[in-house]
Amino acid sequence: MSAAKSTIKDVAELAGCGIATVSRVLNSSGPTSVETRERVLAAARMLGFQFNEVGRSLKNQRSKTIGVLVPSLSNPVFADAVQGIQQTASASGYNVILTCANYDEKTEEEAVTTLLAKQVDGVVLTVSKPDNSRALQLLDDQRVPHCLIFNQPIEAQRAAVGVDNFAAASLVARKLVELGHFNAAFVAVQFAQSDRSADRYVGFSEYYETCEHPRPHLIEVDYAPGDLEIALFNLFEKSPQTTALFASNDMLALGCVRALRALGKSVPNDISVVGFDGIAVADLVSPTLATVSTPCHDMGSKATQLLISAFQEDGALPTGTISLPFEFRSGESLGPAKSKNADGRGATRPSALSATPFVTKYIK
Amino acid sequence: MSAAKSTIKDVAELAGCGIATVSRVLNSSGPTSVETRERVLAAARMLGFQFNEVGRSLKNQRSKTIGVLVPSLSNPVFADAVQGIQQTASASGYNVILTCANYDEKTEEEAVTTLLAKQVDGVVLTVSKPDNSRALQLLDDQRVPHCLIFNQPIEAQRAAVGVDNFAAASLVARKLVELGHFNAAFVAVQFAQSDRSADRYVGFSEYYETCEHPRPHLIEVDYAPGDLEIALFNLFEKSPQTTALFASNDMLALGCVRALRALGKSVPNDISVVGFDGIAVADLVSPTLATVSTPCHDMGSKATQLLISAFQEDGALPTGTISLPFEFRSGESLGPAKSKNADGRGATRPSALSATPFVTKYIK
DNA sequence: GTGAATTATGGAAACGTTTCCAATAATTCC
DNA sequence: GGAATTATTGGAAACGTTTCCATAATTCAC
Repeated sequence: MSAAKSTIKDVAELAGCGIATVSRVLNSSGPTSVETRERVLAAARMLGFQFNEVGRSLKNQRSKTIGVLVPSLSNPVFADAVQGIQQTASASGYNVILTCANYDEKTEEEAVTTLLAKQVDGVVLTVSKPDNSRALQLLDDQRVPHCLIFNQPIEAQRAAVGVDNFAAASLVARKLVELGHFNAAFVAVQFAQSDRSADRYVGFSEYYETCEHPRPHLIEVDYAPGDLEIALFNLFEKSPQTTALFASNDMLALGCVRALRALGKSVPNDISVVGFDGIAVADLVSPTLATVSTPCHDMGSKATQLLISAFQEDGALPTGTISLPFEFRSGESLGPAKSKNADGRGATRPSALSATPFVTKYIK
Repeated sequence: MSAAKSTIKDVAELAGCGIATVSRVLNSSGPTSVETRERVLAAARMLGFQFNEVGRSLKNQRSKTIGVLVPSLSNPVFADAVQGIQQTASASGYNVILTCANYDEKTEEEAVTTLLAKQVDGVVLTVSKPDNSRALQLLDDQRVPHCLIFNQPIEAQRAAVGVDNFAAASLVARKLVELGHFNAAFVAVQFAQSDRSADRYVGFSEYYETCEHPRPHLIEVDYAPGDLEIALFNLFEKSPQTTALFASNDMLALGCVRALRALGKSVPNDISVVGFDGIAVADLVSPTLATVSTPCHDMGSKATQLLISAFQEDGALPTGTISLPFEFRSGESLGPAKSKNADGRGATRPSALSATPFVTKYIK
């Protein structure tokens, strides 16, 4: 039936009417006699007519497209969120243009620029530095509705949906302390690149301080293979009383479990490990990984809903962060602290600790 | 500096020239005096002018946009491929519209329809049934260049890039047999949904048959939790001599390792497990997972390159499948078969085997 | 049967571009 | 100095749509 692309003009010609009429029929926007209506419909069907959305966008001044900017898709957390965005958008007749910035601010800015050039109706994004982002500035300037995900901007002017990283990390700390882990460490990759890691570290360490336990070490590692093992080895040299690790994400947590094994430590008998994010594999590996499961999919979904309802006239984006619920998921990587750790408690803080890079600047 | 969107017309006005001149300057398409050139450039900078790509697309009849259709982003394999597509596209000034079909043919068709409506210049996609796909038919009808990834269509007319699943599975079989695993099983999820699983099963079992070992069982499981354990339990009831499992993807392989533990079997001492895909976590878990690592990222990348070079005039898509190299990656989940299995070898095939759903229809 | 109200219809402008083409200005040549 | 050539330039059409507006056709009330 259909061959190449046909336009509204072709349909009009075949139906023997004007293009205005075709538009009215196909959009049900305006009066049409039932008779012409049928002729138009028949003609459209015969030609396999589909609207050219580019022409439509130009005229309507809205593209029915949502721009998405995430750091990467390798991290399942973002992949899930994007999936949520895509589904929700698609359910409302919107398409998604996907861009990735690889944690690079310059790239973020460029990506937003091209999204704007494509006339996206709104943007869902995660940026490196939500409180000082050229990309966000661009969106503001052009008055394009946008909603952050994962990020928790401090200036609460901006729409955002995420989880309360502070509270979640605090909960992890509580769970650990309840099990007798008074000496813990926080392990992060690219700590400087991620405002989320920072929030988690603060929530984690503040809980420990409140309980008057030693503040957890902050261990920052590269993705370089072997780096993690060395870092952990050093940790145990300096703080042999450490009984628990809290990793800033699940992949890293898995890496920790593996590195600990390599160092001759048993998980969870010698050391417990807790991750963050709640990716699917956490339940598939052995030991299963204790983690905080976060609703990544829903985050994307929710942000998209907000955006779309803001598109309806008189709709406005809520200002401020919406926090979605998280859930602590225990797992085999988490056990009670060994009794000897009771000794560790209250031990004078070793002087070597000062060599460990505490990030006081992030403390609220 | 910039406020709201400005158009080429605004620039022309400010620069005191016609819009045609502005277009020529900004696109370097046509002669301009150095003097007006500067005036235009200054005006554009002052207004923060950015092209409206919708207007451009309409006039140029190409959108600088590539459509992408994958089953899902939850599978890291597809996430990686999409990332490859996105990067490569972006490097050539193309954007990516992402759609997901959740393995549903109807959704695939709809997705392609909307991609076509958006006037994408080309499509990179993975479909459920590449040899009988309404979605692909649509692309053919409209003469939109497209390239399959992961799929290996039988009718070799279509551009596609993937790995040779048959050969890869055959290699796995060889490795297993070399280690003395003469009785193996193939475990798949959604076997019917994935042409890739089928190819792998065939490659796997043909190798065994060639060596005159018993044909591996085919075990098809749901995602339902517990299902895997039951299926494996049944397998060992029927075929206690089984010493190796080949899972159709890594996530499933991890699930197998876990289920085997639950059944009291040790990996790899009692049973070896090999996965497929080579996802990142395979190296992070313990035991590390033996797997076939496939270049998902490159697949996306390559497909996109093909597409983009086909866009240049006189460029045409290569017809047929391009196979990218894969690599067998050994891991701790794979060990030599226990000696008792030597007995298993050559044992008469138990009659109970007939109850196992061999998929003879897929045999080439 | 006439005027008024109602209904259906198509022409044309507009959205932001690119590009053909004609027109103007600048240069060269003899 | 005038004609021929060349270098710049802007008007206008076109891409595929939507929608305003005016027209034409129908219906209605009297």
